[in-house]
Amino acid sequence: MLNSGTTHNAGRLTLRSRPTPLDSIASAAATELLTGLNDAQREAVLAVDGPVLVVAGPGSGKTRVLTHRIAYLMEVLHVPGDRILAVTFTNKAAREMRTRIEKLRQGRPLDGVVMGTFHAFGARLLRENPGVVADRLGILPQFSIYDDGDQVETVKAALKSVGLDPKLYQPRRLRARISAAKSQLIPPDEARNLAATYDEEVIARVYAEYERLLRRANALDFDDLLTQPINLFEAAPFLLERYQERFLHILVDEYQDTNRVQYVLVSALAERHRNLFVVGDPDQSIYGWRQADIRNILDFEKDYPDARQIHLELNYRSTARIVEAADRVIRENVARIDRRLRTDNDDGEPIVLRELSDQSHEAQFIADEVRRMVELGDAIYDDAAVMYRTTAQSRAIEEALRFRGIPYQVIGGVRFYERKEIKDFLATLRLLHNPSDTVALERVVGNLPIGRGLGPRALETIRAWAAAERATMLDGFLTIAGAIHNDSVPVLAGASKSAAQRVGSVIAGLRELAEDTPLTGLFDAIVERTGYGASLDRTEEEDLDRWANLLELRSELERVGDAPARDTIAAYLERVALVADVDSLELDERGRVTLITLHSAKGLEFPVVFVAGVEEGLLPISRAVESEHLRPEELEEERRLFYVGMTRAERLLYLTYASSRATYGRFGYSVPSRFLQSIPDHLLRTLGRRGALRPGAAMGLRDKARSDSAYPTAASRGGTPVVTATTYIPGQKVFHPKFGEGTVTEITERRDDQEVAVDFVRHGAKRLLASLAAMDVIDHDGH
DNA sequence: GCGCGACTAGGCGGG
DNA sequence: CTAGTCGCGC
Repeated sequence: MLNSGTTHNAGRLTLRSRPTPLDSIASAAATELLTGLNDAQREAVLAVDGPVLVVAGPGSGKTRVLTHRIAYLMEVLHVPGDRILAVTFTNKAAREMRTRIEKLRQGRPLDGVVMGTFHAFGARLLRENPGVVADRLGILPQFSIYDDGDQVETVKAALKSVGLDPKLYQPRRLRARISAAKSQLIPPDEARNLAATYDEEVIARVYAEYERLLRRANALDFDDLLTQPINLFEAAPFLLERYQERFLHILVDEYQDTNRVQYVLVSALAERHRNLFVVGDPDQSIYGWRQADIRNILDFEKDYPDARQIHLELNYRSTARIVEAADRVIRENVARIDRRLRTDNDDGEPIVLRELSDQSHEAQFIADEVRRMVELGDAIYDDAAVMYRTTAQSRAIEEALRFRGIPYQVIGGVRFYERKEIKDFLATLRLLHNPSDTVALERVVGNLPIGRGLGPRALETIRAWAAAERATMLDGFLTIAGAIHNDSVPVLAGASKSAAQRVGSVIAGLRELAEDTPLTGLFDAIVERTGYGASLDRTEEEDLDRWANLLELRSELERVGDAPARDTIAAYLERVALVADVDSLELDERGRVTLITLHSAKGLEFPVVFVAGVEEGLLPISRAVESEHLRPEELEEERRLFYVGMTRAERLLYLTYASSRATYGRFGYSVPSRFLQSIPDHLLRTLGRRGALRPGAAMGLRDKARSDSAYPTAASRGGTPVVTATTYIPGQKVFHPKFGEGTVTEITERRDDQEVAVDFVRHGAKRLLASLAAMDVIDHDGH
């Protein structure tokens, strides 16, 4: 187990540490880099020899440790920047770290340090070695990066190609299964050998074809950005040795969310110098669905028996109440290292727990609270963030904020680069850059006006021609247009022939243009010549939106510069492919409330946090609780997600849930999340439905008047689901003190209340108000 | 081959 | 609810 006895002991640290240049030069820089750090943080910064695992609780200063450590390596130990590799979870985290380190270095730029996401690093490795990548892996330097949608298209093509009906095999599910296999480094043939069911056999077959199609399109999916570097190193060990030698220090942030491939990549690179420094928190592992393997962090010591383990448990971020509540919540998980999150901070305000009748009341409550605290001068809009489990929840909240004129920014949702018009445009760029990119070609032909008249049949003809000629589909179009010469020409007639000519000549013209025109000029030509600009109706709101998005993209292209598109397009497309939602998050005071998913919120902090929809079915999400596939590990991940949300809050934490919620047009009743049961009463202020604080609540006491209905009391806890008066559902057996036993037949929503129709055994049908009728829900045994 | 309305199935998270 | 598909008339 943990070697905490030695690693925690600061006194031993000095004994264990080898003499470093620190001793001899008594560097002022060193002193400065170490002041303000606590013992554990300092230990983490100074432990520069050998593998180190830092288990860092939320708000415990892990970014501080990472930045100070890198600055220390460079300033004090004079490690050249280009010998340091730092992997972060998002581009934004990398940018932030860069800025903070530069600040620590008195503004000197961070030259050479390789800092970015795993995927960006993978792409970089492939781009840095174009010759070997082409020769050994058959991937040409202008490769496209396929996103989720492109992958699904490729899966559909693969299904067709192996003679299966894409409608019967759920391309999205297959995509996920293939991705899961790839991120566990299982190649198609092995997947086939492992296949135990017909379903798995199908997956393996489609997987093999999918891979073939990707290679033919000279395209890489996200998983390839990690697996192909590994293939590269296997095919060319001298390259691996070169990188192993180069990276004297490797640092990995959010290690709990790495998957198998990432683990293999990092382990391989760290093999030579073994200065692998990983930081993570198993309790914040929330990407299991993306094959993140929590074992990477839990088994670190097994992989590196000489690893030093350092625990950062002191939280500097949140009030004591928030820290304690979060700690109580997470302690219920079984699969975890037993430890305790602590803080020296003040108690702060109680956590506000609030039940609302539906999602729009929930949204209004949140918006009103935000407005109130801003009006009182307690906060500015930037201080507040609203977090939720699903992106769909943002809509109601946006509406309520908009109605009150409160500015906000939404992170996530439909990502900018995944909007149709943006994807159409980018597909054109991609096609110009990588002529083999079939998904891009089909998108251009299928969605842009120049493709009118070309349907599945014409495309199939060209596809067959390309296969026979060992050429690209684009070559087919170019041949028909006479832009290039081939002995054989795809046979199309009439309207489709002229349409194909049009496509071929437009693409040929744009390709030529890209040679000497900057991206902005190319943008204008694309919009013009593909007919896209003209097809937008500038009076339709939706089309205006599209046009506005395209113009936003154009202004982004302006920032790329005036060099010919040919020279800038690759880097631009790569950047676009690898941005994350949170990368766009602006935390400098822009006067806006932030709306964000719990997943995206990892690593962030806000003075005021609202976690909305703390309900069964949403948090934990229903898939994790449905009895057919009750997955304890998924449930624990949901709990971690809630923990992540709670620990984003510095001063004020609100937890809200709605007793009824319309999901996908259907109306349903909900029960407060089981996770709430872990939070002790004394940390909470439970508000009644009618909004205003009740007497007594101000003293931080639970509102006893509600304790029998709105929310479980301490006494009622025992792990069993809590049924309350506000969560009646038809068919429920109830007991009324006067009317006796009955069955709920109907629920009618009233303002802030419910009207419950009950069929009583002795007294017949009655209609009662939920808030007034002191009924108990009983199970079938009559308890 | 296109464009329209009707229908249904999924239903979460994201580099 | 909403994206994707189906079936129809043009």
